[in-house]
Amino acid sequence: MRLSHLFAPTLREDPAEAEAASHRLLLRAGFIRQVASGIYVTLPLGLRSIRKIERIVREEMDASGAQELRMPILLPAEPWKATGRWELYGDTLFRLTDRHGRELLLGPTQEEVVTLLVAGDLPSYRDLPVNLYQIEWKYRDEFRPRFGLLRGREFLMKDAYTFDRDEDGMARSYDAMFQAYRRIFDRCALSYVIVEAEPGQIGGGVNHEFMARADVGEDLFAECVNGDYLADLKAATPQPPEPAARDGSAPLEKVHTPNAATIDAVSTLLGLPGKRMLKTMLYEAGGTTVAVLLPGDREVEEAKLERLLFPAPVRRFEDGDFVARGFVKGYVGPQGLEEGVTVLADHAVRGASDWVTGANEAEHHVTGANTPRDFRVDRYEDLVALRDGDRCPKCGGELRVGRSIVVGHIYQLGTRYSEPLEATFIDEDGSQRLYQMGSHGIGISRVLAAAAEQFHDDGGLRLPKVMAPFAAVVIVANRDHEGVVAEAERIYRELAEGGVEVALDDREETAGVKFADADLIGYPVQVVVGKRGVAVGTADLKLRASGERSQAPLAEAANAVVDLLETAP
RNA sequence: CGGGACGUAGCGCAGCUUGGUAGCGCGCAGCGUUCGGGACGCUGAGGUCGCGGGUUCAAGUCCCGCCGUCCCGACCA
Repeated sequence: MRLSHLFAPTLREDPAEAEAASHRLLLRAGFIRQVASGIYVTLPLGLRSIRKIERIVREEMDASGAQELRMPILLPAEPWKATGRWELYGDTLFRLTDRHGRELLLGPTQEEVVTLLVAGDLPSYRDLPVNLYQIEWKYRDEFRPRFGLLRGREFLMKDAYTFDRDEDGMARSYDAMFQAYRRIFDRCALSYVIVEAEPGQIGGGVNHEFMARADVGEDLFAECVNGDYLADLKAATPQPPEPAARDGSAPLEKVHTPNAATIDAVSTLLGLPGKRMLKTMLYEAGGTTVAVLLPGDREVEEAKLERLLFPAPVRRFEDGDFVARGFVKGYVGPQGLEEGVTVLADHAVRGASDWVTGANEAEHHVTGANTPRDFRVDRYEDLVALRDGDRCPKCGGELRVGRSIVVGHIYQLGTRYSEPLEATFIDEDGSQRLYQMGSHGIGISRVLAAAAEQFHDDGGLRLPKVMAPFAAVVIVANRDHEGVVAEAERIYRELAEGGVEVALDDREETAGVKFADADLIGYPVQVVVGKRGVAVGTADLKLRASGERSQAPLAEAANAVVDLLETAP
């Protein structure tokens, strides 16, 4: 490809709206352009990278026995109503109405379509298992599109759907996808972790997230410094702290605590650390009141609480609830809670004693609160939000909180979709059975953004060669020098004929501009042909990732590029 | 949807406080000089100042409404 003919508009300055490195650099390097919030044009360079990622994904999907098909983006509403997702997806769904008043949507994923497809055309156990996938654009009206390709309203996703006779089969299909995903992300050279994620309200099955490490990532995970524990932050269970050495014999005493409705204020007033306070959080869950007890310096992980109380909807008390139920906000304690209130305490509360907590009376707290003498605990559960420095449940080592971007998610669905859609096959014994399904996604466009987050420096992008738009660039440093042009053209031709994806920078720009653009776009290998080198019969090579430079005889330059590419990340 | 900020040439910005008829850098076009890390000179093109309304002799500037974009918060690839 001759850059003089390529639509690759690079920007000298950072676009004002781009905050994240990937967003900024993909714009500057001429990979994408914004059309509207969360909607982008993929320019030729960006598309080349996307295609390369697609190729890796296709190879590994095909190798794992999956078959590619293509499903529509524009979908009828009815199946979505049948599975409940028409309502569940809420405002995230792009809905539209056709001229006859029929309701349609733009597909955010394709479970409904593929389930009905398989039910109609693969009615026998003999047809199973089957794994169908596609790579297609997805539409979600995100409440907040962010960071360029990291969270768009339109994004490219590989989505695969597995159909099995039984749960064992589903688990085998799941495992095949698990292994394929590892190979895919390994080949993409991403630094990533695999975590078992919250089952969530929909489906409730086994699922794993493949998370690329990134500082701008929105998904948090906990990782043991000794490397033996890894979990989604919302699902992570820390080892409870050692109980404080107190005998729980302190008497219950009421103390006056004016203007101390927060843990911090009480802590300051009484000169005691926050962890000596017993925090009582009140929730409304399906008509009953739930009190959650935990040390004052900790927060409730509401996702854990929701899972515990599922399917009851969980809502934290609002001001009106306190008044209606006779509680004094800021001075709530667990003493004397009525029978109807469920009292849950985090494991961290077990064993500790002599708590300071609310007196259930304005401007007053109590000291020396102990269970079961002064308050009851119905159940001890894991309810704290994990934080940096907590102890690993496996080895007691320190846990670190990391940030990441979810680039892949695999899911055992069971009959979540086959049941409401009445998708059945005839089993060997003649009985009708529901398909056991799995759903497996990879955010292709997000992989590019995640890679850009991981692979860049002050000069620009340095994507791994498997997804850089070109493997190498031949830079014509002196475009009006016949010998230079001839040598550059020859090296370019040799490389192209040798199967190397190579670009020739033959633009009417100064050498400095070409060097800067080459770094910005991040060709893994740069070859500079200039009059200085041509005079002594050499070309200069540079490895983008390390900045390492070398020379090669002009006649050997193409081979040298191929060799250097071998070593490029 | 709440909270914060922004919207002036393709990009980055100044001008707004104190209304007087729009400017800088980059980029773009032409000519010349340059030519190995974002060259220099001269000339030039390019703007309904986000949109609508209002105040005023006069609005980019003041007031009201709307739209758009970005950042921070409950979702997901």
